[in-house]
Amino acid sequence: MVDRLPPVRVRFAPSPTGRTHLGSGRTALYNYLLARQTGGQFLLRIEDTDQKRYVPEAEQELIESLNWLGLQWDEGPDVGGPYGPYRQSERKEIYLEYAKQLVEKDKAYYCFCTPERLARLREQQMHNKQPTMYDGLCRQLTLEDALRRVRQGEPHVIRFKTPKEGSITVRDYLRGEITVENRTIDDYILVKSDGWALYHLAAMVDDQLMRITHVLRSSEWLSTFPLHAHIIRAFGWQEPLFVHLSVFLKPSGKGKMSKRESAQLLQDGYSIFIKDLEQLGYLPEAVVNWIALMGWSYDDKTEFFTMQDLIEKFSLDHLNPSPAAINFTKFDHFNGLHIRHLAIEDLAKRVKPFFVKAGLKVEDQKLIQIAPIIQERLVTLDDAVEMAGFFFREELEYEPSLLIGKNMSATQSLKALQECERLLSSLDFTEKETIETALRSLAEHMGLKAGQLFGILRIAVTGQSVSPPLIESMVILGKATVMERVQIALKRLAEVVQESSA
RNA sequence: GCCCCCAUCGUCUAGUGGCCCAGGACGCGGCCCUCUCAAGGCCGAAACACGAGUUCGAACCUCGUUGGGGGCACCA
Repeated sequence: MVDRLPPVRVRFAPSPTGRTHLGSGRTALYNYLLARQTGGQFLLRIEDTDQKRYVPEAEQELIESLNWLGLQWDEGPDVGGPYGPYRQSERKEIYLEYAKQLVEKDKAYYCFCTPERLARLREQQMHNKQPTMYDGLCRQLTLEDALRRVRQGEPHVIRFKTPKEGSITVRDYLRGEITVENRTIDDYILVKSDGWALYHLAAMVDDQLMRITHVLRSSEWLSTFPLHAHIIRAFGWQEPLFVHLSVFLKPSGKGKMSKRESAQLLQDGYSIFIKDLEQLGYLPEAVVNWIALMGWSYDDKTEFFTMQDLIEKFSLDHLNPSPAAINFTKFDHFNGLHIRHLAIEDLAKRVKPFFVKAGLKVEDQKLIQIAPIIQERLVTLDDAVEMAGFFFREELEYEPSLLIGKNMSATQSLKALQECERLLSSLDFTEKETIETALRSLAEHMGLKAGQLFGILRIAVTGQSVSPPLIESMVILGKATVMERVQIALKRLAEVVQESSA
């Protein structure tokens, strides 16, 4: 058992600009776990201050993804809460207010430099191999002058007045103290000329106003962390605990996943987008288990975790700061593991949509019977169709020559199948043992290995060379269907024999 | 180029100075089980990036090197 923290207030604060991927899912998950473990609150905050990049579908997908994973938030744009609104686009005035406070405190200043001048400046600095930073031209302006120009309607932004001397030490929970020279920190823009705040200001203000105690966010924020600390301290606020989570790398471990690579991945039946995973036959339980373990571990052996396990066992202390390569093979393993842990009725229910999607008419009653014999054979839920589609197909399509048994001639095989037909027609199909015993002794009488006989029958009954256990399958299928299929197979095999002798 | 972070099997990781000639998992190879395929069981190959130091003792501490990653927008 881990040492419990007092109730935390944590948040997941995505910006709806693209698809929700595994990395976001993990950040949300860790926040969620911490909240549930400590009896605190998990908030969802939509960071949509950049209307140029806003993608309406993105927010919908985000919500669906989180819901699918089972991460419910206690406060958020849809459910409300005492510290709303939870959508930054509805908080524009709040940020502006706080930005002005910083100006009054001489911690920020108005800047009238045009984007063109800034671009030129940057270019020059790059050319001279200097760090690319604002040169502080407007920093010298008196507040009086600046205010006058603002009143005259001159386009302007508000920049943070980063100290030019000394250094700042910040503390990341995983990495300890990080000290940075102030002169390497830019005078970042806090408020754009259109009046919208940038992340650096908005997020700090919101975290403060929403009483956030722990910030678990992506480590891509690590480089601006010192700036964030400066902003918080400029206001004189208490800092939340910052935890910067490692990034996810592509399977090769060489950098982040690109758009192109994501598309390629889908060809192989994988995706880094949470919303795709359901259709690909993955369980949310498996996704949660898998991503939880990328950057966090419990001990030196336990790997199977349910959400409840994670809530109990998650701990900030076992987080790993180094980047992790995404390993889809391991994902498959976890999916199989969680499929095998499903109750039969549950498995049947989850597998059903995949049959339906394949255009098969399924009966729930039969699905319940099938579930146990396919359960340990599935990697993804959609494998069920390939494995057990024959239960629901009217007609089986297969290459007739497959009906020839291993190391047998077509004629021999035909003879064997004829014997099977005769035997089977005399049997009662309620007990699996009856059929199995009979078939095995038939094989023995004919001087065949059980595998040879079963192989022929397997094709006849399922149309597949790989199937769930044959006898069980036949019992579920029922005598009538089995006999019908054997007779069809008999006819097909007879043709093969004829052709080969002709 | 500048700033920051990271560094244990191919991959995810355990390890917080002696329990480690380094443990688990995936994957890989072999064997067992077996009506096919799986699942399961057993066995095996496989790592402390490198170099200095500190220490009686270093995967663990310090410094450097190298490698990798992230950031350098009126994006988040």
